[in-house]
Amino acid sequence: MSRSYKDKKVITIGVISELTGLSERQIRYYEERKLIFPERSNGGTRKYSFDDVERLMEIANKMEEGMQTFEIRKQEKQKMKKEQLRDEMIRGQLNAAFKMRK
Amino acid sequence: MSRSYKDKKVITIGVISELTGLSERQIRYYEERKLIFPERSNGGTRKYSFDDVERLMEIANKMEEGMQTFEIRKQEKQKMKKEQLRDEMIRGQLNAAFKMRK
DNA sequence: CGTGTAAGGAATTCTGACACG
DNA sequence: CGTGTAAGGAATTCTGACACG
Repeated sequence: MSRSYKDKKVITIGVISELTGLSERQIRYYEERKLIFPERSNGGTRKYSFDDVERLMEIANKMEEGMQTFEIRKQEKQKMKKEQLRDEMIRGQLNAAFKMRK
Repeated sequence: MSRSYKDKKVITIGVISELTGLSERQIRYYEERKLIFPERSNGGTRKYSFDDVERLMEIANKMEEGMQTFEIRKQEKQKMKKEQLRDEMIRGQLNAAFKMRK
């Protein structure tokens, strides 16, 4: 419920550019490098979410620090893997606890 | 902080139309009747918030019930007045309580 | 590699008006 | 009153390419 807004892809690239301070060129390029994943309207115009705004801000910071796009992408992957592992562990422990009760 | 997204005017009329199911014509008309207040880009395109989406849904419901735009506007005004009064009362009581303590 | 830019075209939005009821 | 629609123009976005470094 509270995520419904942050995740909804409804914002146009011009507005995203204003919100993030990045050029449209940069934003499209980060998509090409698989750092960001906008949806498309029927006509083909890109649509972003507030979550994407936040992600772009992080990307911008890392770029300023001299990081390269592929490094950022790798870092993201690592983070996702860790989160997945953590979730699996939690699920596993819940499962074990559940079995013990019967 | 949690309002920062709902209030931000970033959505284009086409998307608003999709989200609400209303035609662009209807959305512009409700603005003309002072029921909704989008911002504008430099170029003049309207920009709406998620809050506006919710407001438009309510308007749509009332229209379906046969209510007229001026009635809806009047109702809104009443609601705002009530809320204002309530806030003033709370503030007044807080003030009174505060004075008593000194 | 990351970004700017000019180019041409397509999608999107805008306004004012006419129509219907 | 509330909404659809065709009309013409302007703002917005899109892609592929060249440039620089």
